[in-house]
Amino acid sequence: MTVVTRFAPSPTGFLHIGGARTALFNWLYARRHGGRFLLRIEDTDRARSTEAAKQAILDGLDWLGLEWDGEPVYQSARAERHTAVARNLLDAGNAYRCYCSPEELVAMREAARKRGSGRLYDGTWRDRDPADAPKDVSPVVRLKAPLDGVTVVDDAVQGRVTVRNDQLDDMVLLRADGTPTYMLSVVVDDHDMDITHIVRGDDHLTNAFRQSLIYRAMGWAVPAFAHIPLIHGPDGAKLSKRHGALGVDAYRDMGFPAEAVCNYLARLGWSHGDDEIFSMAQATGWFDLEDIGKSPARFDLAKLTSLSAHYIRAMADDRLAGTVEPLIAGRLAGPLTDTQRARLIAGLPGLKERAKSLVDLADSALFYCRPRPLEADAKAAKLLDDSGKAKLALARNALAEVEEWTADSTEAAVRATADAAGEKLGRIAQPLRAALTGRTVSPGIFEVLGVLGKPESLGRIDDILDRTAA
RNA sequence: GACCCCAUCGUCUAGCCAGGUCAGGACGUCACCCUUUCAAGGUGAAGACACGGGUUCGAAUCCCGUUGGGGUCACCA
Repeated sequence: MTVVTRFAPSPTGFLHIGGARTALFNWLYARRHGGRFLLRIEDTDRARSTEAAKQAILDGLDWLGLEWDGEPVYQSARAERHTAVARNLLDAGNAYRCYCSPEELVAMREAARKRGSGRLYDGTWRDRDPADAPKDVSPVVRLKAPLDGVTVVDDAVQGRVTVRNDQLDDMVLLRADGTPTYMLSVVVDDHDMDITHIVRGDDHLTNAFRQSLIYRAMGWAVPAFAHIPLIHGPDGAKLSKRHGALGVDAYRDMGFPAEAVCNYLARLGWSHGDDEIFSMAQATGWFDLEDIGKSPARFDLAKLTSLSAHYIRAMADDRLAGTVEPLIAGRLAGPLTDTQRARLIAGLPGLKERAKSLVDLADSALFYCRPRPLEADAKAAKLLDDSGKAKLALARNALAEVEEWTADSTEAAVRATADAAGEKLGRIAQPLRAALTGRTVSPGIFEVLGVLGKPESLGRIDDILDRTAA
């Protein structure tokens, strides 16, 4: 049997981080078994579905590298098939028309709650003579669900879950206007798409009971279920807008590499022993529904950040340059010149070692690309007081003598000067850093010197020294 | 309220199913080392089996209960 999984978002918002993980698990499972991973857009709520949201979801999946097989299925396009199934059920006596008014339903629900019953609809029209039907009311179609016994879902994550059938009432299949409900559509689509494994958030666990009732009524094979725990916010409550960034696009905008987000998400709720850092190719080789935890996990930005830093450090310079260049151009309000780009690439080894995110990286790389004279930030300016400038002058003299300009040769020159002057290297290096970068924090100062080159380096130093002279 | 699910360091988790480990790792935190700043790296530290009963020679592991958390209860998806 070929494994077929699906991700079925409704396009009412952006690709939520929890949805992204659900998609990832489905993708991983399908890839692990050489199966197919399908995408279905559940756009039957026309009022809330938007084209922009659909596109955002597709973009999000694309960014994460979760390629789906074939064309996306649009649930709204399949309404006729859904109603046909409902008619089937009706003809077979497995469903019936219900003429209750919304008011009656509300009263029923309240009464049921009051007596602590789980069955919210009392089955009024279940066995009532259709001849009693009021002429002016268009009915809904309800499933004739079993009254007693139990329904069992053997969930790959949650284990065997049993619910008494008296807790399950006769759900609506077709609304009064004849449109199918979600509960019907999902089942029909999953069946028609030959889905073998339904991996989704455990907020759907109770739906699984109702849905398996529809499968049975139709005589269809029930697919395997795997209900994965939801992701919670740092406060332990369901992840929501209150917790800040929601869509994967927000994490992309924060400068987290896609592989860091995938790695983090994969590790959230799923484990392969003590493995923490792994590629999706590795995860594909390891993934199993059995290894998904049963308890909800909290979203931890600190850990994502640490993964992000790891992947940035590991990234090849040319690829990294390509992703940060637009960010830098944005900050510079113009495209990079060849010189700026060359400095950026040369400076990347020292820069990426320190970056937590791509945004971070762009900010810290800025000084390489800024034209002279540099503006020093407050802390750097403080280092460039009279005493600092004296040290800077010392360094300038030493550097001016350097012929073969490299990180090593400039270091040798500055160290020699420091020794001769009886100064600790740091006393000279910090003013130098302030002059060269405009900041107190940067990659190794000799690396900076090497990247900048002699004329630019001396120029930046002179910008500071001359300013005082004047 | 009813039904369902869950419960190991602050967080993510390994270990649980097939009882016997100093309960392991990672992130974070702290200290030290390295050091031209900041990172990275290295070393080390603090830090958990929710509680109560069983079963057993022995329980994080099996059973029951309590407490706590979460989810679902629509002619939404």
